[in-house]
Amino acid sequence: MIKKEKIPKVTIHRMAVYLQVLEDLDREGEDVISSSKLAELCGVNPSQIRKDLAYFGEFGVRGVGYFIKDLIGSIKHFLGLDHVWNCAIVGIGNLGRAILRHKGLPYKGFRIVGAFDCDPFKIGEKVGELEIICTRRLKEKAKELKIEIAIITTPPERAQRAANHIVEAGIKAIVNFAPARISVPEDVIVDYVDFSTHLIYLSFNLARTKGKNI
Amino acid sequence: MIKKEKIPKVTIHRMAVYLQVLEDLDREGEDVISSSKLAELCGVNPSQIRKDLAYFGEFGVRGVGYFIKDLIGSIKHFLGLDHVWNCAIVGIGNLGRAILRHKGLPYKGFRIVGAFDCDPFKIGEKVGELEIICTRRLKEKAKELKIEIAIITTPPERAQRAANHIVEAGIKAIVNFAPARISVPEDVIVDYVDFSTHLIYLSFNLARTKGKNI
DNA sequence: ATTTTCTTGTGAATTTTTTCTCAAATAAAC
DNA sequence: GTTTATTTGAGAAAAAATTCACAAGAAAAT
Repeated sequence: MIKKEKIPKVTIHRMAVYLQVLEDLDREGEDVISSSKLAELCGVNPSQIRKDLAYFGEFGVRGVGYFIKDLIGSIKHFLGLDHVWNCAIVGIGNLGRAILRHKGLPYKGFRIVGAFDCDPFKIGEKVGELEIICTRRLKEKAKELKIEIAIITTPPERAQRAANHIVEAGIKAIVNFAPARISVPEDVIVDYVDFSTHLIYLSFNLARTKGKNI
Repeated sequence: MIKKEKIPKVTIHRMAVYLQVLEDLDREGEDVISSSKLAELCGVNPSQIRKDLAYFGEFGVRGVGYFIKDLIGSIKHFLGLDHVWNCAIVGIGNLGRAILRHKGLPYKGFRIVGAFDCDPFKIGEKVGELEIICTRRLKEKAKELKIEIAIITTPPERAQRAANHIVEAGIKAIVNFAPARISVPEDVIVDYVDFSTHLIYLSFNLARTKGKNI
């Protein structure tokens, strides 16, 4: 169904936004939407939406628009969200705990099945349903719990060590929240999330409009 | 110093990454670095780094490279990070608390000076140094505390209301962690952070390599 | 039935971003 | 002092992403 063509990363990120907005519309009882209305709600150009969708197939009806429920189903399918992904969190600090307690993720198809930390004082402690396990046991537990995605929430200086354990455990996908670059083999996908980066973007824009650094 | 030319958002995000890596190098005692070595550490192309820096001026020495301490100073300056930004968190749930307790932000120039929530049971509660204040008092408190950046960490259905309070308080920059689009006047900058989006990116790639949806 | 009004999907045009290439500048080696 | 090694900065070229423009299909109106 999906073309062999390389799909840009920004397209995937926008798909996630479209999905979010479509699910809201569905909850509000809407049935059909045009690319221009959806574009307005998402803050993008209508042909952007049509081009993005075209990477995956044809989902609309000319003169009508897109049937919301169908489109949600299609998008979920080609994003791999009609499957529950087992995730592990490595590094149980403030952020790790917040993600563990976050109720939205399981609904979206991401189930956190393991909580790992290397601090001996934390091992054995319960966080919600899960007991914190030593990071050294990640390899063994990854098989048992069928972990497919790892989330790094360690301090920056421990991110690389966490990544090494994850790679050794055969996990092929990482979201890294630690403010540090990590190096992993080519077949492991890493996506970085760093909120100071987003604050910096605002800082730059504020400084600029205030004329502080021109 | 900065050219009038529009600077791409991706450039700013990459600058934040360069800064992170440069600060690591500085801590390790390095003095000078070439664009190619820095590029390798950041996982980008060397001319990308030179082009990115060229938006802001000339910082290197031909045949030598970049003096790390100087470059850090320059980048911090033009990103507006030689200034402490006062931030407010709106929505004190798990994520809000994790950000409040996060030690890295003050060091990076972002000081959280206000914690707001609309839940009457939370108001008055202490989180670290701060007392949770009713979101309705944001306008009054924004002036008093000189709040310049607001961080939304409410549930999605309350994000727009939070944004309205923020806009009314005259704050011009928002980081929105809630998985919902918000609409604000043109002169207010919004940056979205949604980690389910990042998990979805991994989901797509994993599903693809596993051949689940082709 | 025919016309009008929508709205998609897609090739073409445009814009933006990235990468290549190389002259100019610097330092080290001889 | 001259040659050789580097490495930046920037113009040119290439690649990628976005937007435009319109034919084709569908429904509503006449």
